Amino acid sequence: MDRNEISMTVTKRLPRYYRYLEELLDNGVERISSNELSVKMNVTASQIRQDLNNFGGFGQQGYGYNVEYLHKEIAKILGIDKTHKMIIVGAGNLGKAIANYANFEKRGFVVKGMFDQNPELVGQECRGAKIMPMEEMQDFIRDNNIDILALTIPKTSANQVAKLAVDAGIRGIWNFAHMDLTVPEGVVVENVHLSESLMTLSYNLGE
Amino acid sequence: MDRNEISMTVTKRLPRYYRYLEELLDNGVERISSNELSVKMNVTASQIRQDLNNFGGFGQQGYGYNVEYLHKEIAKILGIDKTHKMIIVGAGNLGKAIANYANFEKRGFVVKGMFDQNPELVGQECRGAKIMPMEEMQDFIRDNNIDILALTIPKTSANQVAKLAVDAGIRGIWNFAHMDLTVPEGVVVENVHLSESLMTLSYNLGE
DNA sequence: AATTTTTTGACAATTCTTTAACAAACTGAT
DNA sequence: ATCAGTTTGTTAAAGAATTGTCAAAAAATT
Repeated sequence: MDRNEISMTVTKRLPRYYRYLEELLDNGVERISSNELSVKMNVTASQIRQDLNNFGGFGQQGYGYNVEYLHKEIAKILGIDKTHKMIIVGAGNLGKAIANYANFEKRGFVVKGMFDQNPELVGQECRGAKIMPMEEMQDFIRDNNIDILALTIPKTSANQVAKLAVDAGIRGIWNFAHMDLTVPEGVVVENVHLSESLMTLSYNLGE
Repeated sequence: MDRNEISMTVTKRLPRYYRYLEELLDNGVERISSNELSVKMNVTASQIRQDLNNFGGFGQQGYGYNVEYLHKEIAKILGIDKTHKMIIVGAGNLGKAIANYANFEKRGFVVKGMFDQNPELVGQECRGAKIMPMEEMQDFIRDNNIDILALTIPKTSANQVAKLAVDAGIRGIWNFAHMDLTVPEGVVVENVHLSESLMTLSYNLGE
């Protein structure tokens, strides 16, 4: 099946499958049926089988799914079998939190550098990533073949920075700014809108 | 319409409406039609009208929607017209980032305290919120009528802390730990799984 | 005051998603 | 080797969500 025809509802679930498979792998579980997994994950077995079959037949009748194999295959589908080079723009607490989270590296996301307009932060280091002035961003992207921009700055300058980054070759933006970015066709934006998430929590707290 | 019958697909969109209305309000826009808004937000006008009508008829034929009124009504629906008291457990960079983000307060989310097991952090302050030792969490929740727990600690102890907090009276958990929490019926969990979000970005970067 | 234009709220039609069901294929025990 | 028991991949049915349409209502214009 063509990747473009696979719906977002399905693809959004893949990382969660990956997480559960990793846990099984860590616990030394060799095989698992869609039914067992469905109980653990609190979804229907049918959905699991349907989802996975969008990408190919990874299981075997009477046996189930081989955990290690499926884990590896989902990694390939997600593109985390390869290394992604990332920069973080905005070296505040949020930017630092991302830089310091070691597990991203395990998944192939390597922070190559950080940028901030605050001169006091420039020169500092965060888990091996130097904090540089904004003016150097574009050259750094070009010289180091950076794929992904993590954008952890206030919304006022987010679009402007995004534009510069895209012009320099960035293909994916992980956007923490509280706004929707405007980017050219072909550039991928993944939003993390924390305030919206918190409002959803508030809504669900109900009357 | 009964709030429980409104689907999550709809409720998840409310905060985004709220954000756009706020922007309009800031720009002094008095009224807006579903059609104009649909262009700005890149959704169909039909969806906007349908979504809003789940909660009541806020518009008027021939006029559209009054921005200020609708903004206020959505705030009520989201429950952000009232104050929510929050604590943050985990005073690392992520916890600090949340504590320092001033706009949450504007939406009625007030950070009353922070907790961490690291004795070096205890005693520090973050935008008026003291960092306290974990042992004091339960009493603090009870004494201060805390609604919401923001959980920014590693997954190893997340469930354990969540249980203690729920026992002390917490009703909503904003979960940043990279795992699914197990909580009793009636407790609301809103997940922010950053690593899954990053994997989604990676997937969408494609081949 | 009458007429045209705008725009909602509701409903119907369509599209998308999820769940159920089952034949075919494999495992594992005998 | 055979046979009972599992479990997948696939197809069909059911259920949700989204979009299109239009009468009715209000605003704006003449």
